[in-house]
Amino acid sequence: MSTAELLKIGELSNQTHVSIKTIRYYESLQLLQTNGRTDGQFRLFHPDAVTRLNFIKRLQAFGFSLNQIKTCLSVYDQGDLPCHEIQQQLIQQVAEIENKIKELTLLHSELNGVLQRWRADPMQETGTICPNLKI
Amino acid sequence: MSTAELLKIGELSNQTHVSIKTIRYYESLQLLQTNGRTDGQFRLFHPDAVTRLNFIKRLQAFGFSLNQIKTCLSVYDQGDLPCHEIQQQLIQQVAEIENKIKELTLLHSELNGVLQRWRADPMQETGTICPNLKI
DNA sequence: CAAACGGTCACGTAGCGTTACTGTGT
DNA sequence: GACACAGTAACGCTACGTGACCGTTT
Repeated sequence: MSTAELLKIGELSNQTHVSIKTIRYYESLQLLQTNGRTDGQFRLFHPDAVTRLNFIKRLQAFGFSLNQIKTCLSVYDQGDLPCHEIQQQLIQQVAEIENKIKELTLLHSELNGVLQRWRADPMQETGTICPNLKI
Repeated sequence: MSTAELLKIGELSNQTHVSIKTIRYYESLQLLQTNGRTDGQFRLFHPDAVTRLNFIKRLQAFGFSLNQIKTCLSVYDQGDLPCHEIQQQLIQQVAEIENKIKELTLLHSELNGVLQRWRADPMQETGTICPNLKI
């Protein structure tokens, strides 16, 4: 493993389509580690960081929070496969998505109901802000 | 209109079930106005503030942002009925909810697919964080 | 003395925008 | 040395509050 393999933040950004800002932010959250710095204090990353960022993006697309992702990466960093952890989070995620869909569906029909009863020009009533909402 | 009608923040909070902190926050956003202060600098609110907070809560339950609500209240404060404004925002809101439901439904089936293909004990592969995700 | 009120700061999510400064390469 | 470009740290901003802390009024 030669030093020539190491990536500067801009190179890592290009290879992963993750912005420099975001990479630095992830480093501050300890989702990502640098592999030292150049003489001029530029961060250097091991090429594995590309895989790591792709992993983060994948779990984010699943709706995982950075904290959940950090938990999964911690398991991996202890030398274990994070598969079980990820599976558990996925199961929970599916349940949460089902709940959100239910909530949104309910809200959707409520809003449609309100809109269908909407009157364009109601009489102004004192002490009421919007007569259509009776408030 | 006597001064005796005016409400202190705690009374307003009790009547609306909106926390004191939140009321102060809304005042700072100019969603709500005080009607002067006591000699000891305690905020005083007109009883109409109760209606106003109920209105805010109702629109929030519809999924409106405080900024959207502020726009509606501005119309009202200029002496017009905010019904048209609210209707337009509602129509937009319904469209956004439909989009979110679509996205969540898609995500839901993707996650279910991933979970169905999940293998409890995959072989550890070098350069891969989670073999089940092939990353 | 205690409850209610006041103000200010900081936190949480997941970053983006901006400034001001320094380092790198030609 | 001059110049453009790339990197650095540090601050503020987004939305919607909540919690902590400490001082003042009733």
